[in-house]
Amino acid sequence: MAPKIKDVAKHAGVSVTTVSRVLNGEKYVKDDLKERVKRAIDELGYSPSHIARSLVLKKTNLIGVIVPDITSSFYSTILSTIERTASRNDYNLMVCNILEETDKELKYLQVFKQMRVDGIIIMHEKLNEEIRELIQSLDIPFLFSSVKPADQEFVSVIIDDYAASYDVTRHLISLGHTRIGFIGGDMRDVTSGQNRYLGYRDALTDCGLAIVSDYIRFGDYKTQSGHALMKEILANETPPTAVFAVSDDMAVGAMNCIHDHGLKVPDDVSIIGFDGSQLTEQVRPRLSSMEQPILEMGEVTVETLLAMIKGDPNRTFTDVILQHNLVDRDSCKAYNGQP
Amino acid sequence: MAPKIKDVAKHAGVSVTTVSRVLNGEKYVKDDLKERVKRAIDELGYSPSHIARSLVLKKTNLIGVIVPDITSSFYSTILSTIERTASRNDYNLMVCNILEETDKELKYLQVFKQMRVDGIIIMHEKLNEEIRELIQSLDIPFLFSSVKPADQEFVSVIIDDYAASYDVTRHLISLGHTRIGFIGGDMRDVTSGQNRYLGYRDALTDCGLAIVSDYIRFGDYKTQSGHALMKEILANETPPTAVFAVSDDMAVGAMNCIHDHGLKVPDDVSIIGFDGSQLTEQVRPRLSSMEQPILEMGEVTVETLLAMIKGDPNRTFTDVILQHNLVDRDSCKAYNGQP
DNA sequence: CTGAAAGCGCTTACAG
DNA sequence: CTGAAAGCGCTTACAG
Repeated sequence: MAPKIKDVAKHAGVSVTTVSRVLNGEKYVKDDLKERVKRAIDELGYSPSHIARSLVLKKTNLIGVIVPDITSSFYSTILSTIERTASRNDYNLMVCNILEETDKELKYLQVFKQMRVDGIIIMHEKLNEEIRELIQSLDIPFLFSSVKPADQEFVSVIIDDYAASYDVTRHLISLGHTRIGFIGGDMRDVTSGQNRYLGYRDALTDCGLAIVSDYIRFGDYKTQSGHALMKEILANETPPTAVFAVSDDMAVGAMNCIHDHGLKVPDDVSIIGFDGSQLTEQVRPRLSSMEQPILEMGEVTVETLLAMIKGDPNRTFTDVILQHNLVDRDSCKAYNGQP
Repeated sequence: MAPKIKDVAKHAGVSVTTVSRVLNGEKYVKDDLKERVKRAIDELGYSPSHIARSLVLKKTNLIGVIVPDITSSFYSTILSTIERTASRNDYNLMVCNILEETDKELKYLQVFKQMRVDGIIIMHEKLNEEIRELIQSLDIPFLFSSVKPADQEFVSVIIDDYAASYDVTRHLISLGHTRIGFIGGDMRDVTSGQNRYLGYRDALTDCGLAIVSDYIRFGDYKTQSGHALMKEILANETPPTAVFAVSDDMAVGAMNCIHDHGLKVPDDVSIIGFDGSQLTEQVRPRLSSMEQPILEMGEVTVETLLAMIKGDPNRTFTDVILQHNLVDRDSCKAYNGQP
């Protein structure tokens, strides 16, 4: 049996109160007592029960995280920085990998509630009514990271997806492309579905280019879907000379599809992705991408949540909008009138 | 304030004992009482405190996981299946992403101890004395997944890395290659460092091929290191015609390096990886790889750990060796005497 | 079948 | 500066 505070007290010849005091770094303990207690702790290999502590302190130092898919390069990276930042602040993560399973998300939300996590980070925006209500009834601080659901009341840490998407499209146009394809996300997603599509559409319109629905497809952000949708786009009589995919994974799928058709990126088709995940450097040609500041996003997410947890009453929490950044690598090329 | 069991009891006009009984699905509660309690729970939105429960039950349903790097394609995938299997068994994960930081690992191990996690999964094998002692003193069931440290006492869920590596090398030889390069792991790692190297070496020797140290480098399993080491290997007067990298990430780095040198995979150099991560299908040419049964490995890991936690006394736990499987894709080619 | 009471391992007023 | 005691929110013998 692991030793408990009582054992330490007995061993040191003091009260449990005193042991608790030195454990929590309180002053008002005479040095010699403090020493005796410390020695007892060492000798017994005592480690205080976080469970018992949580119960009385009503604070678990736990953060629940809901992420769509930890095998995605974007989410694994942001999760990594979230974990690092949390750990540095002595918080631990409990992560729920939903994989499109609403049931699982509901179950985890219940678990988060039972576990009495101190805060919740959500990284998707497909909230049905049930989840929306549950999360609001929880009485636990929560925020969204990298997405912003329709509700204005929820706080998010995000980039301006509309502007980022607009910028990508303008970039392609400035390279001379006029036939620009689009592999979008789920249009039920406001942030990564609708906003990114609207940015694309408005940039085309603002430049006097037509919206060609045959050049436009919507996927699920994953590599496979990028591949499949690119195939459809390539089936056009006159396919686009550039394609913008709203996730790096889909962009890579699109690149692969082009390769599998015996065509070349960027010579035959330029490709640009979105996210700035490590995949961009792992493929050839290296993928140009609209980068989200992933590191910063993870840090700010945790810091904001911790501030919400501390509950500064004179602070009201609003969205944090981070800067996006287009990084041009080797998958985009100026259109020279060919082919 | 969230309602507590006492509130439910009052609301339903019964004792907390009775509430607890219906909560835990005990028989011996009259139907009408059961109904009243259930209604009270609903009306109050009551959710039992897992913290309080854990304290009395001495069971947290928490599993601590130590993983080298969650952004690696292999680890994120196995973590995903571990999470899934754990969740299905009503266990939750607390993951520590060490990123080579021994301090962080030590800190997390302390956290696991304080949290009173029910079990621990470790996915690396760089155990220094301190960590080795700590983990054994913890009195918490633990096992290793995908690696096996030197100590025979520790139980592991793994493949036979030596045999897998031997098979890869024989495969390359059977394709006609005689100059076979090797990008290994960390030789302090028994499983993924030493064993994989030995398999490579013995296969060459058994086939009467010499060990050429200029064809051999050791990296850190990551893409960048594969790229850098491949560069060194390519610097040979007569470079190898095939290279075996002991992780898919390094293999992709090697492929990229070859591409960046204006050479072609597999025409100029064949490349084969190790792990069978999703990266193999995300790159072009698609990467041939010695696949670990990642899904099964994750499941078996959790199942074995849960069995250890339940502590069946007539069961003694030993290593579980899973089957490896060479999957040939497009990055390997028979050597035809050229160039 | 039901409930009063002790106990899980801590922290923290409160009193000294 | 130090300690006895109550309390955090549950479960479970024990008695009825």
